[in-house]
Amino acid sequence: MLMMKPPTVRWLDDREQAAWRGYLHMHSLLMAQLNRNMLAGSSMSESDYAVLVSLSEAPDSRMRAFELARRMVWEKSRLSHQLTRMERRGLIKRENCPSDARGAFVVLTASGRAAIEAAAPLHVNDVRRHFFDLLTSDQLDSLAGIVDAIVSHIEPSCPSATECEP
Amino acid sequence: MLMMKPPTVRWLDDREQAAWRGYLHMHSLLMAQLNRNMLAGSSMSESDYAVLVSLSEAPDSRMRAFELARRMVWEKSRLSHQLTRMERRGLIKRENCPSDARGAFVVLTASGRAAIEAAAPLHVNDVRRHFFDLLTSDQLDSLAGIVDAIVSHIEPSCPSATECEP
DNA sequence: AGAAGTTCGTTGACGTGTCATCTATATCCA
DNA sequence: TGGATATAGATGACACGTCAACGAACTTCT
Repeated sequence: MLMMKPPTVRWLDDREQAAWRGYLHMHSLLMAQLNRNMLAGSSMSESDYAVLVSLSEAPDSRMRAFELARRMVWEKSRLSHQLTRMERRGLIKRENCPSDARGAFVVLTASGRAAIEAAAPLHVNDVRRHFFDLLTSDQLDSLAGIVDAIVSHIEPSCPSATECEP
Repeated sequence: MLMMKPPTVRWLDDREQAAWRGYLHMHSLLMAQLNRNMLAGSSMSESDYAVLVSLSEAPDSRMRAFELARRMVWEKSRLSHQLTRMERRGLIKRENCPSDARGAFVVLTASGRAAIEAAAPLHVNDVRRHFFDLLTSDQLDSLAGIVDAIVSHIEPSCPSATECEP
């Protein structure tokens, strides 16, 4: 055997193991639920929704593709595929960027705007029902702390996240 | 339009919105990181790993497919596809069930066991590095509470299917 | 026994995500 | 100026997940 095992492995104790598995379990249940309801209520996926939200918040309902990808922490190819599908359904359209000939603007169409405006209240209610309504204010604070700890650890070393120090 | 908008939508306030987006952001960063490392270290996906973990913990390293699906909260078709791919790579094999002719046992192969034993320490260290090492004991407790609140709300009402309105 | 319904597992179609690769343009620097 | 390099985005191949439909075997009820 050429490969050494790492000399020290601190296995997860019961509490940690339960927490980790619980967390994964929670996430998959929660997302499955939200996705199902979103799909049932508006024939949109969470991904569609996320793109439409970002676009609808942008000035002029338009954004450069790379900017969109950076905001959502998506691979550019993932975004490209997603945009192709959404364009086919008329939710967004692409336009050339005059100042950078490589670039593309992604623009919300009227029907895209209608779609998100119809979906948003349902989705927000759903997030409330399955998430915020179930948590105390303390839990919410604590969650924010957890998120911050994890994100600020991974983010700096991640190439495509927000701002990265060289 | 036939559909009424919900009469009352309590939009998310800033704190809630930040918490929700932060949570989604954290999860995608974390999983991307773990997945990348897992794939780099052992040419396995998280799904492969999850299946192998369950199997390796089962008596005789074998389990009925439906039992596996139930444990992991996977659709049976998802499991079936996954098993097909894993069988092709020699990580598991399927065997007939003598007591129920419809059924199938999923069995860990020697090479499947070798794969998980090689991957586990790396993975555990990774989960530690990017998760547990960053959290205080209080945060861990709090997380457990959050998980419990969410899971126990979704779990009983929706076993695996459609919308569940009161 | 036999019709009706249930459960186990597979399959095919299709939407989605990742990786490697390709193009065209932009930028940097000798 | 021009060659190296970086960046924007698209694409094709393939892994993955979901849904609907299916066959086959088990269960239940009369």
